[in-house]
Amino acid sequence: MSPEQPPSAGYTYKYPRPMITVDLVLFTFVQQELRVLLIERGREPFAGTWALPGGFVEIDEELEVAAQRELWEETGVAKVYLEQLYTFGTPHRDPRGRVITVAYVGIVGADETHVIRAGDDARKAQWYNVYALPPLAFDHGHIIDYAVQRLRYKLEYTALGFLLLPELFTLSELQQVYEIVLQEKLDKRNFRRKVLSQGIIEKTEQLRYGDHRPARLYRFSAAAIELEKARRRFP
Amino acid sequence: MSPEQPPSAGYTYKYPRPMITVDLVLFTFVQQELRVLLIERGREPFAGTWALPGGFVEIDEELEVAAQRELWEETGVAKVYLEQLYTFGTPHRDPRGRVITVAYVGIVGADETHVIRAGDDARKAQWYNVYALPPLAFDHGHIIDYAVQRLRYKLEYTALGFLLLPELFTLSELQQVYEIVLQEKLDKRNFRRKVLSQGIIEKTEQLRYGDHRPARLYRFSAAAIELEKARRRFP
DNA sequence: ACAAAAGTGTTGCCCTTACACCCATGC
DNA sequence: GCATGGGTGTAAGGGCAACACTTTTGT
Repeated sequence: MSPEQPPSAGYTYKYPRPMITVDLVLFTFVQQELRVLLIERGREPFAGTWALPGGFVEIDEELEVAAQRELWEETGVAKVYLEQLYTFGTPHRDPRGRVITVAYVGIVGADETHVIRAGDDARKAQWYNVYALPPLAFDHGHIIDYAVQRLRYKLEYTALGFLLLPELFTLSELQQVYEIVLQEKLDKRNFRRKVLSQGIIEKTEQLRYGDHRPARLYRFSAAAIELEKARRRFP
Repeated sequence: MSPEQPPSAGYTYKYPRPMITVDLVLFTFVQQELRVLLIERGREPFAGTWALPGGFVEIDEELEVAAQRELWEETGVAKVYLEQLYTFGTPHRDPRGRVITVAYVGIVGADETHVIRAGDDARKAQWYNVYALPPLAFDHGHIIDYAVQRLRYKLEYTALGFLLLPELFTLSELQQVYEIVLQEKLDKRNFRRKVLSQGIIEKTEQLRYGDHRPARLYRFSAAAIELEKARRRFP
């Protein structure tokens, strides 16, 4: 139906075809902020503007593989847990022509966020506070809004908030994650009872020493986490 | 970046591009069965095999508009409430080459299901019991499984099950919808209390006469339904 | 009159919420 | 010793699940 010529001649099709990209909204939580990973574009269109990592899907490449590849090439982040978010395809969302993008959301633990580097056609890569974003290329602001909604939804119904934190964390830190993502204040005692009752995080023997009384550190049990992810709330 | 030639010459691009389709999973509930709308394909590949309605997205066409158009062309069903389901893009899911499909789910009231007709490259159009499907083209079986999960999820958390029924329905019919979609038996009294407490369906003065004691008919309040849809559970 | 589906309330339990004080450390 | 965040229990109320019998019609 659609013969594909050797690259020298280009590829000719009977009907026009859109281009397909993937874009990624990666979240983490550092210094009391919910942050999202952005790159500064090195090329037109929107050269010099901040944007989500992402790029064109190759012709024989699984969508999620394309997402992981772009993430690696542009930011040096590897092997993240991703979930498909939504496909945005409004005509003229991209000045280059018809570009349909499949957006993914991912969550990175705060202890893996230092590995970022800029690469490929990304001039810089940087984590930004979700509530203080720079002007963004394309409809990426809209995509991020949508991803934040999804993240909120996820945290409301699961105990997966710790995915945003480093391996060891205190319950107060975890509560902060929930308060900042959900944008509401939570009761300390109820919060603790609830997350502990889920049985997905466990006490360690370690304490964190800081300005005041030391806080007990917790970690999550890898087994429980897989279970929890498995019964995803929005299949 | 990608000049588009006049149709006579075809369209030539520097890099190969996938094709983009939309596919639709339309549900309804008739004769105690959860049914999905299928067409029999009129062309290769899979000519003569049952498949979801759907087809290629035009170059300047909004995705959801493409979905509504294909639905209309192939089955005569118009203006249905649709929700984007998921984008399936595994290479070789379509023998014609790389085809990425954006799947939509929709729900049709049982009183609108008679309007279907076959059209375009669909030889027939027919409603099939979801739990007794014929062999399906492409990965459409998989897409339907996914859509059923989503429907289940939706009914678990909302009172929107009546969208599958005709305008007037009895509470027993509504309960059947839930029992058959969720595949579990429900308690009559608890079920009634719950759906009535949601305030989204209302009593009418009419009764349905049948083999036994007549049953009161209910309808949904259009206002409430919009509210309920608005706070979609999986944004 | 009988078969079959429609319709109707109450109770116990659990989960959620609201709420206030002592504890351990750094300075 | 005091300021600061860490840590803990209890009581009341609301929502959910379990449960059985009466009513109304057709035949």
